[in-house]
Parts: sequence; structure tokens; C-alpha cells
Amino acid sequence: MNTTTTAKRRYRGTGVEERKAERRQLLIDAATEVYGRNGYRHSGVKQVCDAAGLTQRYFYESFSHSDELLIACYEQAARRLREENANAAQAAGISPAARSKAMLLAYFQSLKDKPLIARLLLIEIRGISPAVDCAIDEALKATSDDMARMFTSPGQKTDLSDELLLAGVLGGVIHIALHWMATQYRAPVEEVVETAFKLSGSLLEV
Amino acid sequence: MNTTTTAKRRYRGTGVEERKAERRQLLIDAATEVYGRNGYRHSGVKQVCDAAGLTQRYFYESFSHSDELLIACYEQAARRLREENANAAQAAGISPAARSKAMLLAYFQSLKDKPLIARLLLIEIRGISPAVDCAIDEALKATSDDMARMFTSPGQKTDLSDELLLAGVLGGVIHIALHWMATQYRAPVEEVVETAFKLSGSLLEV
DNA sequence: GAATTCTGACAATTTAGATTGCCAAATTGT
DNA sequence: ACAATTTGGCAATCTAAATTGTCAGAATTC
Repeated sequence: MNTTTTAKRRYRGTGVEERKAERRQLLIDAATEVYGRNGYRHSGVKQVCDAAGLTQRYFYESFSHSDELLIACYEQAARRLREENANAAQAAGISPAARSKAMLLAYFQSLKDKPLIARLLLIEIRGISPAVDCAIDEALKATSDDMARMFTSPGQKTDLSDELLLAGVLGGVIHIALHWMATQYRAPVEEVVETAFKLSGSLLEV
Repeated sequence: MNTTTTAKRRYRGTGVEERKAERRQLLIDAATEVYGRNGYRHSGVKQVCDAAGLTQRYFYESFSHSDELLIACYEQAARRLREENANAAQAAGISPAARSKAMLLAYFQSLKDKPLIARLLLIEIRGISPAVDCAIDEALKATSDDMARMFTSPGQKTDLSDELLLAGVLGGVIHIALHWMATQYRAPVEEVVETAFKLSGSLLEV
């Protein structure tokens, strides 16, 4: 005897949709961990579900392919990182140099603090499927835009519209991070930031 | 009636070892093509063998895993590209600026001329297996060393030993290439070279 | 407390592909 | 011509994993 159409029974204090969303989030968090540790293509649905404390049935409740979950993980991680960076930059005032340094520091520090997320974001990720690649491209584009904003003085006319150069600088920053990771984060973070800043000099000298 | 021990019967005018090596090379070339077109993880042993005009039996004659073939492809492509670049740089005289520009031009031109090899070298390649990643790292390191040599005047003392910065510049160049590829090589090669050169400015201003 | 819906575990099915094994036809040496 | 060896094709096997299906028991509503 439904009130209207949808039976809205409550379990553990929450509604159907809510619980479903919780499980989805649980899967995303667990998968982020697992993928970061083993790499996406060496992790299976079962492994992720075990880590999430859920059974495989629930995987297919929220995602139709493994890819979908990977994309969700990637997007969540990329969004959070971008937010952190943006906040750090905001707090650093209006000088382009100060802002960009603050942003770089926030970026590298995050990667060091969360190495699993770093791996998820930077390696073992390209070429899984067109949809995944697409998500990556979007995230990079967004980051690239952020960068352009940081490196431009608020009233400045200079159009940092040289997409190619922006892509290059961003790629450089990423590879500095990769190299840093590959050497067990040996170099102090300040040095890494300084190097990345030097590299991005080509953007400031417009 | 062997001369000594090994039966050296000849088929099609060549000895056993030689034919085996031929088949191996045939597989490498075919695989380079196939992997560049479909991506490694969307290509199977069968597909490669068909493209090579050989049967699967011969795959296992030369390689024990698919990975091995991928590594062979990657190393061949990377080596050739590096050789081309080095030659171009040699021919450009001794000025670091001229040499590095020549090198960049050779690099980008090759990528444009052989888009399949470009895909093999730059995308869909990381994270296949530790062995593959290792091969990639070695190739990048070698390229990085080449770069350091190009950017140093013959009698110069400046140690371009800042590995981190070198890795960054190389990464930047790679991402410029990726962006160029993603936009169907729209920008003229000279412009791309110019952008990459600008990015690597941080190496020259030591 | 009875009916209903949700949950967790697990078995069954499908799929995709690698790897191995076998054999008939072709090629070569003698 | 005949024995030995190579070749190419293909079927059989093996493996790993995704995906679907079933079901008994727990939680919830009324």
C-alpha cells in the first residue's frame, strides 16, 4: 500500500537513495585506495568490493563498468586537489609569483602526503578507455586554466591563451612530480617547488 | 653429416637463427603498427600475428609474454627517434640554441610523420607492468641526458645535473607533443618548436 | 508477529584471451 | 624419390575475470 508510487521505507535511519549513495561513495573511496596501491589494471571488482566491505552485487548497483568507477575516483581526486590548490593560491595574495608558488607548494605537498592518490592521478591511468582519457583531458584542461589564472595579474591584459605553452608547463610540473615520486620524495618539497617555479618562468616573462 | 654439432639446414636461403630473427623483427614491426593503432591493451597476440603474417606459434618462439614484445617495440622506436634527433642536432653546429632547436624540430617532425609510433611512445604505455615502466624510465633518462648534452656548450662547466629540472623540461616537451597530437597536429611545426624552445629556456639561463 | 524489503554470501554463467598441442602440407638435403 | 624438418593453421585447453542469479536470514514496517 504505497502512498503514491515509490515505497520509501527507511533502513538504518536513511532512505533508499541515501543508502545507495553511501555505498557508491564507499566504493569510490575503497577503489581510490586499491587502485593507488595496485594500479587499476591489476585490481579487480572483487578486490575493490572486499576493501569497501561490500559484495559485488553492490558494485553493479552503482556502476555498469569498472571504467565508470575509475572515472569517479579520478574525478573526485582531481577535484579535491584543484580545490586545495585554489584555496592555497587565494590565501597567498594577488602577486602572480606568490600565488603560483603557493599553488605549486600545495600541489607537491598533497602529492607527498597522499602518495596513493598521486599514483592514481599521475600514473597507470592513460589509455584505459576513451571515456577515461576524456576525463583526464578535462581535468588537465581545468588545471591548465587554473594555472593561467594564477599567473596573470588581476588587471592584466596579457592573454595567457597560448594553450600549447600552458600544456607544456603543466606537463613539466607533472613530470617533476613523477620524477620526485620515483625517487621516493627524496628532495625537500621547497626545492621541488623552486624547480617547478623556474620551469614556469616562461609563462611569467610574457 | 654435421660439420660439428648443430644441424644447420637452410631454408629459403637462410639459417635457423637468421629466420628466427627475421620472424622476431616481423613481429616487432607489425606490433608497433597494431599497438599504435589500437593501443596495447586493446590488441591481442592473435591480432599482432595476423598483421605479421605469422601464426601464434611464432609469437611464443620469440617472446614469452606480450609484455616482452611491447618492450621490444618501445625500445626500437625510442632508440630510432633518439638517433634521428642526435643526428639532426649534430648537423646544426655547436651553438646550444641552434642544436636544441634542431633537435626539437626533428623530434616534433618525426612525431607528426609517424603518428602511430607517436602514440606508442607517448600514450597507452605506462602502467602495463613494472618491466615496461622500467624500459620507459630508461628511455626517458637517456633522452634527458641527450638534452643535457645539447644544451651545454662543448667547453662549458655548468653541470646540467639538475635532474629534476631536466625531467620537467622533458615532460613539458612531451606534453606539448601530446596536446599537439590531440589537436590533430593543427599548429604548424615551427610554432610547436618555438613553444618548446621557450619552455626549455629555463635550462639555458643557468 | 506477519509481511515485506534489504542485505550479504556465494554459486553459476559468460566472456575473452593466452597458451599449448597436434597434424597435414610444403620445403629441403641426399 | 624419400626421409627429415619446417611451416602454417587451427583446435583444445587453461585462466582469470566480469557479470548475473539465487537464496537464506536480518531489519523494518504496520
